[in-house]
Amino acid sequence: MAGATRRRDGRITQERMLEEAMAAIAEGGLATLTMSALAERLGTSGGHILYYFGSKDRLLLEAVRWSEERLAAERTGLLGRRVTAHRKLALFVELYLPSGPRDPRWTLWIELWARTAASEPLRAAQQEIDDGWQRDLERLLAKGVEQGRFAASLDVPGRASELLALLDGLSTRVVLGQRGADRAEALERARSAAALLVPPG
Amino acid sequence: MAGATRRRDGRITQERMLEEAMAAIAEGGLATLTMSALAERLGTSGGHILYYFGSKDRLLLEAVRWSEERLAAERTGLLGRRVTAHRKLALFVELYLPSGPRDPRWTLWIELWARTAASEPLRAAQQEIDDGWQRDLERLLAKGVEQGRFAASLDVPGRASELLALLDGLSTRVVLGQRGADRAEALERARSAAALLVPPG
Amino acid sequence: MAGATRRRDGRITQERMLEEAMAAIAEGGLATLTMSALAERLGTSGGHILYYFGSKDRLLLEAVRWSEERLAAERTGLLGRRVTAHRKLALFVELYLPSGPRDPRWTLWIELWARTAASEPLRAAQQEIDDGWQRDLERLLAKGVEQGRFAASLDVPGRASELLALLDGLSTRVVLGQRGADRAEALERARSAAALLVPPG
Amino acid sequence: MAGATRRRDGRITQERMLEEAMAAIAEGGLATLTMSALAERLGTSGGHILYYFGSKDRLLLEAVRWSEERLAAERTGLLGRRVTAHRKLALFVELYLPSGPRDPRWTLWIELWARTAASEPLRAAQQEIDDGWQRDLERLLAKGVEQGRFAASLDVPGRASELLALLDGLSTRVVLGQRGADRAEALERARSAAALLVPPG
DNA sequence: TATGAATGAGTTTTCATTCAT
DNA sequence: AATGAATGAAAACTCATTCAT
Repeated sequence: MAGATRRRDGRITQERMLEEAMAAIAEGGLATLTMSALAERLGTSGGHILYYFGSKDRLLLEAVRWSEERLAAERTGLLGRRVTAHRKLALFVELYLPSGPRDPRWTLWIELWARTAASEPLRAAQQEIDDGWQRDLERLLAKGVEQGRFAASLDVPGRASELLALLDGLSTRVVLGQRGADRAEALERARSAAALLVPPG
Repeated sequence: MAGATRRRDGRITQERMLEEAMAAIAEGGLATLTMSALAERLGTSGGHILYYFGSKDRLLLEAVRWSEERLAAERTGLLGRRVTAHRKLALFVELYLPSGPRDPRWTLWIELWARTAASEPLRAAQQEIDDGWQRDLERLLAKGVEQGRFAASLDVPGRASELLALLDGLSTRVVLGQRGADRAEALERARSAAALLVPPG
Repeated sequence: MAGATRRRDGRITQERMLEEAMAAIAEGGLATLTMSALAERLGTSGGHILYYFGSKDRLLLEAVRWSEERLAAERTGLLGRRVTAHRKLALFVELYLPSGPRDPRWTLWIELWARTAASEPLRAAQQEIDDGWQRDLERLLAKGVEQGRFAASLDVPGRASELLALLDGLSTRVVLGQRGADRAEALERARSAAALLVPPG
Repeated sequence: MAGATRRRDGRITQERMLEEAMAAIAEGGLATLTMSALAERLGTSGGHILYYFGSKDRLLLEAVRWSEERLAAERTGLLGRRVTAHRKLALFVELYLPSGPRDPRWTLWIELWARTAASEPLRAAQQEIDDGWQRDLERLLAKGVEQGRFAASLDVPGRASELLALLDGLSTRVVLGQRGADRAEALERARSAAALLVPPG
């Protein structure tokens, strides 16, 4: 099927590189993701990947960006849907949590946290992405309050921040494959905590 | 003089190694912690450190263990104190959260999460340490329920798990130095969430 | 616009390439002259330059040749001028010495000397160019002897060779920007040495 | 004979590295001198050479320094000898000129000239070495004047500078193996020019 | 115990060159 | 004539680890 994903247009190919990079990281972690290993998976040369991305760090940065862009689109779709605020919050949580151990997006995040101290662009990107989640969750909650679904006294930014921290913590557990921390359990914890943090109006 | 901190007994010296390793990681992250850099800080040779620990991975593992052992002792002390359950919970939270960006203990954890996938012993150690926190938090909550300080209907294991996930998420933010995520803010979030997750009886 | 300097005729374009290559070398040395950097300066592609020159080494070779051809023309003009032999010698020296540190022609020579061992064509070109200078300097001196301006006993080839070696040595200093070795000082040294090596008749 | 040159003391080994580096450069130029090629010649590993020198650039710098130090010692010995000023000047010239094409010392110099622009430490070292030659040649000439061997009117620094430039130019030719430029011819040119530049008193 | 010389595998990155279009 | 995507060889450098002393 190489023909299908290999166009004259470089963009398609770049996207394949990012996609494959994510997959490789999910399988073996960043430690085993060498340029040449990635090149081999793609059936191309290491030089070619650098030809597009300039450096491995840039490749990684683009990979998170690409992965989060797709998720942000889903999130936007979700916010626009005509469902109850409670249902929306549940969907938001489901979208945020990893699919399971080795979830690509989360595996990459955990690897990047360790590099964040050394890379300003990375930190900036992370901040921006986090801000997106926080902003949208605040909107979701605010709308729920408006509609009388959530308590009028709700401290929207505070609760949003707490919920996201909780989701981060749960996600870390799931993706690291800790005992008794599968997606189902994480969902259960997130839901029961959310019910208390965001009581109905 | 390094001579002043050396003892005939190897244990002490090993402890200095672990201590210095933690300090070095806090200063520059795992990436800059090379065996020879650590050796220089200690006024010894890289070979000597390996003589004790066998490998860098083992050194790291021992370093977390050592760091967490000390914390566990503090935790135990805390649990035995004669203060109200609410106060105890607050102290527990304060103990758990990082002191600020680059907090050694948390810096190390974040670096280790990225290596967890490749190292079974590491995962086991992590599990064990987490279990300790979970167990003690459950005890704390259970006692609070017993004393009528917390609601009788409290789902102790569930709430403990949620609280710890929340603390993990908040800690990550603080230690990575994300905007608007200092220790004070994290404490505020932890307290206000805890008040909701663990309502008074 | 690059378009303004383009002609249908490939030769012109090739000349621009050589000219730009010289300029780039003067600015940053051979080390920073990559095919793609040169291509960008020219508003064309790396592939296109190779299309004309076949290889980078050939391009460099052509660049010196082109640069020296222009100089040789100036030299010929100089030899034909109606000035005294002494004046002619002075002008010859002025033509030979670099304009200052990073003089393109000399920068390129110094870079090429290091490659001469590995490239027979390069050595041949160098020989040929040197021969041109030697031949013309010999003519200049011989004519001066004929005219009674220089001593009749003058060992023309020997003195010419020595003068050129001296000029090479002075040029190296100037182009490398060594302390106390600017063009003015080099001219002074060349003149005072020439007065002794080529005494008046 | 590995036993003879391989001591516990690192210095000996480092010296062998420098010596072998010079030899390798003389044989194939800097371009073919890779760390691993040098390592193989030495029967050691590339890592080990870097273990001592830190970087290839430092290795090169040390190599010139080492080579010039030995020459400087010879030069000092020469200056102290009880021979006529004319003889001393001749010996100085013989010491300065390359032994023939590919003379290690001069091959290295030519390669380094091309790198001088990019490396301040290199330029500084070069300046210092040049100053040593200039200084000692000035002393030699001054003493000759004192002893009435050279003309009393001699512009010592000027002539020294010119002689060294001449020797540099001649050396370049010899080491690049240009036609008709062997050591004998270079010596002949140097002598005949010196006789004119430094006339007897 | 302690040293530090020695190893060597492993990684990113650069760049001239090729070639299909 | 012109492009620029793709190649792949090469090279410096790092660092945990070993081991003779």
